[in-house]
Amino acid sequence: MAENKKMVEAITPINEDFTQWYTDICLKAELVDYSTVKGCTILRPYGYAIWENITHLLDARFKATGHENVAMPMLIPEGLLLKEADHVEGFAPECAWITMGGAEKLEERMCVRPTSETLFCDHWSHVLHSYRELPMKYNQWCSVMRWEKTTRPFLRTREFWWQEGHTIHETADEAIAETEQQLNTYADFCEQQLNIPVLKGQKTDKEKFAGAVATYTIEAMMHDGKALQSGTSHYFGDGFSKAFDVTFAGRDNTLQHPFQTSWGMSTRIIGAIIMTHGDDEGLILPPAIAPYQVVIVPVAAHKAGVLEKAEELRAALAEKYRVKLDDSDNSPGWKFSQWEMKGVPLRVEIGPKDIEKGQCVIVRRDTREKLFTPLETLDEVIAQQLDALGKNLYERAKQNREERTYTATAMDEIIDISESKTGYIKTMWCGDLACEEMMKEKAGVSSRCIPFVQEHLSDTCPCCGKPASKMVVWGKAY
RNA sequence: CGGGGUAUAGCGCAGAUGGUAGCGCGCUGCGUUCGGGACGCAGAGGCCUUGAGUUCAAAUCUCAAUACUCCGACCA
Repeated sequence: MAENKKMVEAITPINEDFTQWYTDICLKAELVDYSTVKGCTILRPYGYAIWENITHLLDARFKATGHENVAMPMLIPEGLLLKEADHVEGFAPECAWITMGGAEKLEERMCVRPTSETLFCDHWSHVLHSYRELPMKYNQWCSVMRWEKTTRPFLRTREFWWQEGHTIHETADEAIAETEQQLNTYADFCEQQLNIPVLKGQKTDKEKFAGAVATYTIEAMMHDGKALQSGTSHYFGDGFSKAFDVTFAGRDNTLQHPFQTSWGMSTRIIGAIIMTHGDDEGLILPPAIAPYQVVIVPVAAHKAGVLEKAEELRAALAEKYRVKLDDSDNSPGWKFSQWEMKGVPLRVEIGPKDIEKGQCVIVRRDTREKLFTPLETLDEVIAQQLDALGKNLYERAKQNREERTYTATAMDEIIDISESKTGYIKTMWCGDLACEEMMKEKAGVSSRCIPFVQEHLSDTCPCCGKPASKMVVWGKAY
């Protein structure tokens, strides 16, 4: 009977307690497990498979735009880190330090990389000679460590996996163009492949990366209206290259400093996928990165011919899609719930009745709509439905963002919105740090970005009343 | 790092007033089932987070530590 069915692995309803829902999904969809190492989580096979798909897609994009992969040491001697003042100030508080080598105390302690700008600069100072060698466009896939105080799967762990791109260029214009190009790469990847709409813009000075001249960001809005910075791209000018004495002989044979960029996307993006698309049944994965795009569930698998037919379908579909045939002993109902929890975009059910009729049932994860599909057209219907599902995820997320985006021109209006709703608040801003801090104090929101696409909402800053020409998007962030 | 909460089997929990452990799920085996989280029978599984106290006796009381978790601050 339904009422005494043990709802194994049931998750917290999304609208009851969003953070608990999120944690439930991370654990019950078997993406991560907590580690006995404080502050660290383990990426389990299913979670890692998502990250692998992300890395493959991004890596191909980076290579297509002329970037090369490298591997740097994971340790940074303190002396290197100290060379760029703003950078140290930003990162030193969250560095993990190595002070012993075996039984010997080190002459100079080393930190586990929190990011690798300093290592790249040090390397470039050795290998760069001439403008002919520029640009150098490097990327590395690695993990980094930041001594965070609290742990949330994907969103905040001491060690996390990412890629960090680092480039140097002959001119500032080229470096700025690189920064923009990479931000656009992230934005396009999010929108086209993760089906997450993003807002592109520039970070305020308060929010920008330690040591950067300018930081650009893509901001995504989660189901609950909070923002998540999903990718970032920095322009450094020649600050680091001066600090690290990176020089080259220019076209006019004078010694010059190159202009630098860096950009990164991390496993945090998996948190964005979960919190943007998931629902009460669990995860919903964008087809482009789902470990399995299709799961085949045989019904009455013990009956003659069913498993064979299911395997036949699997083999045929596997030529084009990532497919899983679940031939375990669990009941069909259990499998339905399990794979919904894990967010597989499409489920194909095949049983004796279907085989008789030469059809199967396709069930969409996002709408749970059932489509009785003749086997001859299965391939094209799957392609069509995967595509439609991705588009639907994007549209749903976009609609949520639109519904949760508010405009305000006065402080009391801002406070009223921030107390009653969660989402983006668009306002004008005079550019003063004091007003940005006041927004945090009075309304509890931080600036997410100064969007590239600007609107003129009013003439004055709602905080101080002085003339304001920039529009800023504010919000609560993960 | 500040404020709350939690710590007993793999997971979720029960274990008033102290007497050294139990339930559900899961797991293993066999059988019956199979179109939305199946069922029967038989099993395996616990230094009650750690360390000090109080006591004849501590999962239970006291103190401390550690970890996890939620809410802030900080970050990708």
